[in-house]
Amino acid sequence: MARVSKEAKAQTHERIVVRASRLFREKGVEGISVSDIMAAAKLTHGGFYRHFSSKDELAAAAIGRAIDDTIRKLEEESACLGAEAAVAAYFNRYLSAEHVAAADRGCVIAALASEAARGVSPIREALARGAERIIAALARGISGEPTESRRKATAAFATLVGTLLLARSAGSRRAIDDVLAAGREAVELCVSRTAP
Amino acid sequence: MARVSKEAKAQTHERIVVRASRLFREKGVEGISVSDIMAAAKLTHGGFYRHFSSKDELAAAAIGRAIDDTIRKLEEESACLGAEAAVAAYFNRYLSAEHVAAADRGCVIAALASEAARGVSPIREALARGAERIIAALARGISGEPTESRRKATAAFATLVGTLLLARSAGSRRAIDDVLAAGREAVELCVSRTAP
DNA sequence: CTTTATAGATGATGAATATCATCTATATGT
DNA sequence: ACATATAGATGATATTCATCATCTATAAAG
Repeated sequence: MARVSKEAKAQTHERIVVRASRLFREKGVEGISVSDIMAAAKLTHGGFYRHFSSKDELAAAAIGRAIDDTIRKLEEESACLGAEAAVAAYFNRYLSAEHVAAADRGCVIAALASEAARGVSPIREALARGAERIIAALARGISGEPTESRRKATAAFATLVGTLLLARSAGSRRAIDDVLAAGREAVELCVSRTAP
Repeated sequence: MARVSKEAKAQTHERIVVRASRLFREKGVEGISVSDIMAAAKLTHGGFYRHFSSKDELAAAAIGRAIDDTIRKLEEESACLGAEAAVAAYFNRYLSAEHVAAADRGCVIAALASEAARGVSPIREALARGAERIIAALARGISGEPTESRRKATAAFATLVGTLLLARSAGSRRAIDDVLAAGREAVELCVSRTAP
């Protein structure tokens, strides 16, 4: 149990980030310990600081990774379905019952937003950059001149995040569906106004 | 330093809830300790369990209290300005730079949403009930037949929450203003469609 | 006035948990 | 092959925190 090859280290690093990315979304950054994350990556806690200088730094990396995944999927779909259809598919996935239930696989902004709204930290900055990137990616699939499509994308994304959070806190299946339905309508309005 | 009158106890209780309500919104439920809350209420930690059976129970009470304050203000304005104007004022206050900056005085749903989206707890339930109450109150100031105005209120509130969270995580003053502006437009759309 | 129940203070307790120190086996550079 | 730098394991350490036990002064009940 000791020194491993360069690729092995890279794989380990990757495994830690991927597991952390899921666990943070599921339990919150404060809701999961470094030990538990390392255990989930099949390691003991001691090696952690060979990979990251602090838990916050890992959190920032994990957030970045979750955002990367989101953007990649959006761009893949964009390449094969076209930008508008990709954005529509993103909206549908975002406001689905599955997304409400599977926070660990879902939007990291929604998962950590209120936790990260407080104070300055690598976490807040990583989330801000992430939101920025998602909005820019969405804007590419929304009609209007640049400033306008950007504003629409911002509004739509805010509506998505708020709707998801409201749905997650709702108690019954029925309440969840109502919130999601209202959110879907609102998002549609955000992007469709002043159509081409 | 010991047994106090009934009114004194009630005042103490009140003081704890009010301080907690602010501190939880500012730092998150996990971000502030029972001791610190009691200290803020000018008490030591020991007496806490004479008032609440757990930290979660206090959190639920504090959330309920924050919601009460919101609803009261909305209804007061409704009584003197009319329901529609009160809702408009609520929107403006919600999407103001002041609200972005003063989380401890602001919307408790936005402050605790992602923290509470996980698992079942008194906290999640209190937030769900709170959102329900705010949406119902807003609906009264939004046009349309009941089902429709309720749907509009739900969409508008989701948009408010998402916009505020995005604005709070944004870094620069400029970015905050952009997000708020986009949110204001979107909220307007949510409620104005199919006007009377 | 006497008794008793209790609000709040003081001070454990035990569980987490972030981070550091040290050890060791081995991959890498020579 | 040899030396050495290091990934990861083991095991502190020092905090922090929710909750409980106990004490005491006093409000309320009789």
